[in-house]
Amino acid sequence: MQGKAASAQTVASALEAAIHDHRLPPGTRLVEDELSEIYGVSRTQIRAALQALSHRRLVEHQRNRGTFVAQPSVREAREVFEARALLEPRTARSAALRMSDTNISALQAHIDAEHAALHAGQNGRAVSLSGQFHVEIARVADQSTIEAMISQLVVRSSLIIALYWQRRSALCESHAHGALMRAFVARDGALAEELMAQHLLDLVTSLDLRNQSSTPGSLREALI
Amino acid sequence: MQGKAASAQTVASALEAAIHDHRLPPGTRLVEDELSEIYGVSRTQIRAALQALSHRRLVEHQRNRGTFVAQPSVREAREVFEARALLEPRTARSAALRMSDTNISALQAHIDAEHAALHAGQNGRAVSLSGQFHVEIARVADQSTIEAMISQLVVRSSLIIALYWQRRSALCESHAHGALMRAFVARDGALAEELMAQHLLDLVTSLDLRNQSSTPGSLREALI
DNA sequence: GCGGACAAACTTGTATACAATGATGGCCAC
DNA sequence: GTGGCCATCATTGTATACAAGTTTGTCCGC
Repeated sequence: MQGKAASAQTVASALEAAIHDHRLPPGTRLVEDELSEIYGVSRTQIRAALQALSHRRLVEHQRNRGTFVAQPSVREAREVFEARALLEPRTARSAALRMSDTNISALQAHIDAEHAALHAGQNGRAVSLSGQFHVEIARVADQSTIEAMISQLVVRSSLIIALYWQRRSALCESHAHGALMRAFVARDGALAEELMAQHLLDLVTSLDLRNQSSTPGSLREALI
Repeated sequence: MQGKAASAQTVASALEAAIHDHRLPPGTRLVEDELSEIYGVSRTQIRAALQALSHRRLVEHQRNRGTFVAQPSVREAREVFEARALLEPRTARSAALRMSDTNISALQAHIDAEHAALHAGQNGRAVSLSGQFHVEIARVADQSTIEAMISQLVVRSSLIIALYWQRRSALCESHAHGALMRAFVARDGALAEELMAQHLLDLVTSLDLRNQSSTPGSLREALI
């Protein structure tokens, strides 16, 4: 329908968005023929898209078995947030120092959209927007390489949240992002760095990362 | 010859090694039919391999034109080393604290191999081994997610070195890695972190990153 | 009824044929 | 001789057909 050209890229983006939004939960099987039918492109394109997602660790490909939405292990979850803890605080600092008024409006719009989604009961969408907020910060910092890394980590974090989120801690997010916004408005790099570091720590502690042997055990766990 | 199974992965690894070793200089065109002949696999596998390398930013794919070994711009070069500066020092600290005697021997063997390659005039191979040293450190730190990121950044750094290295600064590398080893032997995390940070700074300053409009200008530059 | 072997269906793996695109070189008009 | 146009060639893009593997279901012997 749209340009037939970069169809693999289009499919990959659509699938990535669906994963980020929690419309495709971890473990979902992605059958090539079905996707081919759904998106109206040949299996060649679907395979290319799945390969791209596999490189980003968003899906896991099992030879001759199929492709499944990834189920990050507890260990992988910790590692993803450790990586974010190394990358994001300093990036937030750089961003604070380069922040323009236009950037601030855009970020604020993001927060507003996140709240709207949350109040509309679209939790997955809210998580997705909340993650995108972090990517936008990297974009403001004008570091496209780091931005690409953070983008990947953020989507993986979305999978981690889908798996390990404990519901009792509700919407602490909004507070953290609001506080960050104030640091950005004040162009306070040091504060932004510290707030981001704390925000990531809070995120990890809001997860339930006791060893549950995740991937191979999800079935066994579920059935006791 | 070897297992026919994961041939795309095999080809990708072979090409990545060649790029890392400077046997395939930046800008080299990679023709699918040629590679298909060389490795004795079908174009399907070659394309999958090239797609993988493209995701790692080691090659650049131009639609309908072909695939070329990447030529990182000056800007990208700076970004890569900024990312490394965020990831590697703290990783070196963790590694120092987890370092076993076995790890130390393995790292020392790496340094020795690097020296051997250097003295044998295999500069590219030396650069490659020198980069691998950094990856090994991340492995000791037991952070596979960060290790994967550093691995990618290291190979991209190899391309950057191929493009922007100024020969007058010769083998400062060995010194830096030797100093790091001493910090590891002493299990001195703080020192390792500081040495790594300095090492990366030294690396950047040993490059000639004045704006040369890299990618599109290499021809014009060469012919003045 | 239970377990194991076999067969069918479904899904993925791979190669290849063909289409489409872009580069190259020659030709002709001026 | 120079510039633009056209034909040819080399190379990549894409779909599809077929092979190979895995899962599922059935049947039979015990």
